[in-house]
Amino acid sequence: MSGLAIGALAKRTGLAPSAIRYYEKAGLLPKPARQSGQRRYSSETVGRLRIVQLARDAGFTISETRTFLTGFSVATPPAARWRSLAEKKLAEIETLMARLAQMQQVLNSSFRCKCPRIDDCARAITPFRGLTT
Amino acid sequence: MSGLAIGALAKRTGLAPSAIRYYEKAGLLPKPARQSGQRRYSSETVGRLRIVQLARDAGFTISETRTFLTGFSVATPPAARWRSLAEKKLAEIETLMARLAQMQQVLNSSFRCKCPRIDDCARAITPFRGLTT
DNA sequence: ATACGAGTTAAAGTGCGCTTCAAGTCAACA
DNA sequence: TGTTGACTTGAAGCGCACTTTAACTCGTAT
Repeated sequence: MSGLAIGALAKRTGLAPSAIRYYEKAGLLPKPARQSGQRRYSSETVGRLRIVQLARDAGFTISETRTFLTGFSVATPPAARWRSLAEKKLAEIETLMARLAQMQQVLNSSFRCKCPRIDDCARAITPFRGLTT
Repeated sequence: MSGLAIGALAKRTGLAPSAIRYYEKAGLLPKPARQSGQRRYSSETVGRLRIVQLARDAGFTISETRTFLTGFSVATPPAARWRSLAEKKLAEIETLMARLAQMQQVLNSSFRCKCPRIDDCARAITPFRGLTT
């Protein structure tokens, strides 16, 4: 009666129960109430897990996600600390985007490539490396 | 006299010798000639390793990179097979880009967010999930 | 009473992409 | 001759993000 069991939460979020327990251990989720030993979650947890999924999908590590989350949850948010964190992450995201854009170029240009041997392409591709490093 | 030793190849490519051996085992590099037991590489290998690095940097797995490479190196390239691979990867890249864009939104909107509790933000974020799935 | 389904735990296993280690071989140089 | 230094091998280790396993406890339905 008092909240979601782990299985129900798992279904609502699409996560495995084991993953939810793992997130708890990792400090991404507060320790939930217990009913005769079993975890009971409030529906708010669904929202929190959505953020976790979003961060995960975007390539955040668990520990980055933790900082992300606790950066938010501090009672009187030290806005500056959180800000710089977000800025740092935004910069990382831009780098990643640039890499992806580069890869798109490589893949797209490969459609036009008629080289019979890969090594000729290697030479064609090489110039891009400067951007990557 | 007849080719690069593994250490020399490592220096030219910036890869560790162990990584080069690993790539060989993984089928990304043809088995090189040997001189009294030691691997000897032609300078062409440098180009091939550049492609491997590029693919790696762009997030290709080893086995994707292998397909990528063998897709190229077939004498009469089965262009269609290669094409579909590249298209599949391009689609993956677009998905990833969308996720990153989403994450940027989350981070940017967090600058404006005054929520004392994360779960209110969770609700703000939720609508984005539709794009991600 | 007992069997079932869902939950609990700690610990070990998985897959990726390497690196590190231990023990050995080899050519060259003093 | 012996001692570097670069190479060889298979096997084990690592960090991440989980999953799987084994042995156990619940509340409920039959």
